[in-house]
Amino acid sequence: MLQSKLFLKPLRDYPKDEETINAKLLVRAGFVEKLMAGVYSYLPLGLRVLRKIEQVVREEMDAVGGEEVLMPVLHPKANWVQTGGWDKIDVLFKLTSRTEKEYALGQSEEEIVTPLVMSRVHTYKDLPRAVYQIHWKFRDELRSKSGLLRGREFFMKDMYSFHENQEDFERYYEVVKAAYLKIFSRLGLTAKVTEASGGSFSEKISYEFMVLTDAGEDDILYCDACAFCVNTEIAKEEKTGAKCAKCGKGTLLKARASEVGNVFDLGTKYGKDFDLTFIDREGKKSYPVMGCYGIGISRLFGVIVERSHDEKGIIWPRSAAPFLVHLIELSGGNGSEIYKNLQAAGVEVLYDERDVSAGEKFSEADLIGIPYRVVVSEKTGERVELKERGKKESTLITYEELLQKISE
RNA sequence: CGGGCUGUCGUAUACCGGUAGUACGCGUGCUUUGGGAGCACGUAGACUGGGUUCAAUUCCCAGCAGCCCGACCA
Repeated sequence: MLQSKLFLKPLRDYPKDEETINAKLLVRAGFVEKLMAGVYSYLPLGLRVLRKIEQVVREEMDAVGGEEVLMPVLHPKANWVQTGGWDKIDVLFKLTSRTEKEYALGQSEEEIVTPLVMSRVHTYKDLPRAVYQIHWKFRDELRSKSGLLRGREFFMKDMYSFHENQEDFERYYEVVKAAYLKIFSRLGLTAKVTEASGGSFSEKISYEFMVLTDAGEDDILYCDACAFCVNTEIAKEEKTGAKCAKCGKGTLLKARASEVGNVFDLGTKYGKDFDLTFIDREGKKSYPVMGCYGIGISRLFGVIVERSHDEKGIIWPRSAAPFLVHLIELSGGNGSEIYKNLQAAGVEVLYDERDVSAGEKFSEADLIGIPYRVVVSEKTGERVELKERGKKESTLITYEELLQKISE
């Protein structure tokens, strides 16, 4: 992509109405633009990042047998009345049409996916099933904050699994938990798994995937030696500084974190609410055991920025970067050939061919945070200068060496 | 939803009860070109509604909007 065509370009200053790092950097660098509190437009650069994160999540969901679907955001009131959510869930956005019909905007999708999947499930042979979607969610938060970390409208992957019994659910639960850790790791994040309360509809314990960041909204206690981690909401005996009861070696530390994913054991609640059954191995009617698995894609977007930046701007991991290479042409250099060749080689490249000062190009490149910066100028001659974002040193190399280097 | 703070060119800001200033951006021209260039000229602004006042962008009230703290948060 030519940088001169990027009409939603970086700003000179930080926005005055943003406080958190992710929002300041993302607005200034031209990834997102705020429409209102907790609601952002994704600009060309931001949409690329969103798609990258989405794709990592999609690949891992496909790998555990998830089938992707796309369900409506506009829901009939009846489904929500059926499960009790219409009255109990206070973050549910409710709308009234001009004919006085009432609707809900999806804040989660059990009310829709349960009848959908069970319409094709007749016997235990049709199970297990897992379907997921990557779509917008709406929650009427009293206070929206922290940029992309807590929006009233946000992009989320939500998967729902259906099983013939608890054992099969628990088997799959572990499979998905492992896939989740892989997703966060691919995105350059270290996620801790905590036990948390199951929310208003479930007595069961759920698991939350937390990434340490001061911009988060949860407090967790974790062991510095083993994997033990718990949300302070449900921590009872454990105290900061105490010895870890699980491994006996480590010390418990308290930290601020942001929840980037969760998994819930839904039990048979939704099957019962809709009275949808299948014929089990004994030939009897049975309710499916369900699981629900969420990952906040837009929140991950913000969390990556919170975790990976310096005083000059964002530092994208290549798995989430809008482009792999930022090609910068300075006076006396010609990047058009390299641009064409890189594109032909399938490399995603942003080409800065604008007629602006070198300093401005460098500053914007640091701000945007593309992993590899490649400069061509009078000085580089037949070669190119490669610098990795986040590293100080640069090297003069040939085009062939460049291709080699960036494909590592 | 309770509390606090804030609304001034596109952006970031300054001053002020009586002509609203600066920087950046943007436009034109020339000079520049390896870390947000220089000069010249030009462009563009007081959230909305009431009130006080001879006069309100400024003071007061309300509304709207944003941020922060709290509560809330499948």
